[in-house]
Amino acid sequence: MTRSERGRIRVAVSTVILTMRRDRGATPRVALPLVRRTRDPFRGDWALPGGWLDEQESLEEAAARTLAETTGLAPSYLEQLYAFGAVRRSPSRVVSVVYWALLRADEVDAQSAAFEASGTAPDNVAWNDAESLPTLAFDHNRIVEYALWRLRNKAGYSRVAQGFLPPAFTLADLREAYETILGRRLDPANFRRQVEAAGNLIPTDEFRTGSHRPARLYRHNTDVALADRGPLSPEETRTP
Amino acid sequence: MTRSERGRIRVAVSTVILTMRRDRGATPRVALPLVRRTRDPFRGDWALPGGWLDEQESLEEAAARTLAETTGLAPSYLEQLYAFGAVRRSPSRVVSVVYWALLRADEVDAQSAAFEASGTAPDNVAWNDAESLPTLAFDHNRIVEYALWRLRNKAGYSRVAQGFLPPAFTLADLREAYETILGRRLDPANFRRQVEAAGNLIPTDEFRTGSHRPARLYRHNTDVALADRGPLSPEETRTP
DNA sequence: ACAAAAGTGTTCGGCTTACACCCATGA
DNA sequence: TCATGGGTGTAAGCCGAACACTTTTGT
Repeated sequence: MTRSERGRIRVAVSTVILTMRRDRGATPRVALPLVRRTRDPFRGDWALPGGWLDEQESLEEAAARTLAETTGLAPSYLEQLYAFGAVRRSPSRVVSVVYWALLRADEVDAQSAAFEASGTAPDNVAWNDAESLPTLAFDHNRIVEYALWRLRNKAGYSRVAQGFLPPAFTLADLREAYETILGRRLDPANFRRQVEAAGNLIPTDEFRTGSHRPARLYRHNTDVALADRGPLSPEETRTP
Repeated sequence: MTRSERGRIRVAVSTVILTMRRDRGATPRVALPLVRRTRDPFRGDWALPGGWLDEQESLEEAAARTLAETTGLAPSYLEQLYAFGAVRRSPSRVVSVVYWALLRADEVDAQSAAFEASGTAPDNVAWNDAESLPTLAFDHNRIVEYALWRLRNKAGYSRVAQGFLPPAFTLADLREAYETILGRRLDPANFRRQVEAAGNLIPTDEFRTGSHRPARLYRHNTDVALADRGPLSPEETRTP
């Protein structure tokens, strides 16, 4: 007890928000928002959105709040990534609890536009290709690397990729999301059978037309969680 | 920044140490060490070993240090489990970063004996059956529940169960470890082929005799990590 | 008509499961 | 010699990968 009373250790939260963006018609890529730091240390460098943990909020609430304050974004769920606490990861002693989430491109656009219109938006937020980042402040490059590893890992055994998609989507959309995450092509025929067998999708009666044969639209089955998070307390995970 | 300057948030670390114990010849069970609290809050209740994070040590170093101070144990590796930070999980505001590890029963005995002999051992440490714990201090019941979920999960796709076993062991030993973790019986024949195919075991020329046909002893293949932890920084994970 | 994407069928090989069977030892 | 666990063989079934094939649209 006494040791910690003497020391000065602060708790920060950061978020890695991943989305899928299509630049000039090319194949989509994973992108994430970065914030330019306006104070030392690392003033002027890019960093993950985040801030200090307030005494009256949970870790996840702090992650959601600081993310909204800096970027205007509000993901539908946040998952804890890791707690980083090396002694020299910052000039002062900071333990950073990092959260991550997937965000749909259409939500990003809507939320960003609303944030801009509100007049409170700082002009120091930029979306970056996750695979070609500049050198970030603190250990944030490593944190992003770890988040991408987790994403690819999780794509293998859960349905996380649906987090990139709007409520209604075609199987080609979903397959493209997986291909973007995993970095390789998937067989359309086998992909169809696999997701159909998994039972996570609800077919609708609508079709998307416009090019070639119309494709059936599907919706998420909200009864099935995006990813099994185990017996964590609701108090620990819920964002109010 | 200002919010956190005002507030008083302390960082603690706790550890869930799991081992496999065989009571009175019965089937082995998962057990973990608990410490009886000597001060408020929850004075007199059982809690996970842990303590405050010191300003000059990393999270993992703090976990190893506080574990050694309270129980005398020194696992060969520690893995971060989760950061718990609900506002009311403690009367004062505490963020607990929890680590977990598997420990071999023979190491537990040896380290505990050495700790006792050193004269510095407090007599308030007890080993508990993980499936039938009393009500613990803080949210520690939930933390243990989550650790057990992670263990069972991980046993499915990695070789964690070897963490329960001494350097040399029979396939029956290894199978028993998996059966204890997973709570179900495994086919000896198929189990043998699976672990042989995985290439994580090195057969020795020794056999364990004493009952029926002698069984070949195996050793861990230390070239293969117990569990893939992704691209986490060595600074973040290493215990010096 | 033709290109291209949606969607279906089929085969193959690897892996898991179930279980029969042989082997080697202690008592 | 017999009970018991160690260890091998083998066939059925499931699932993913590969790919041929049919269907339906836009041009």
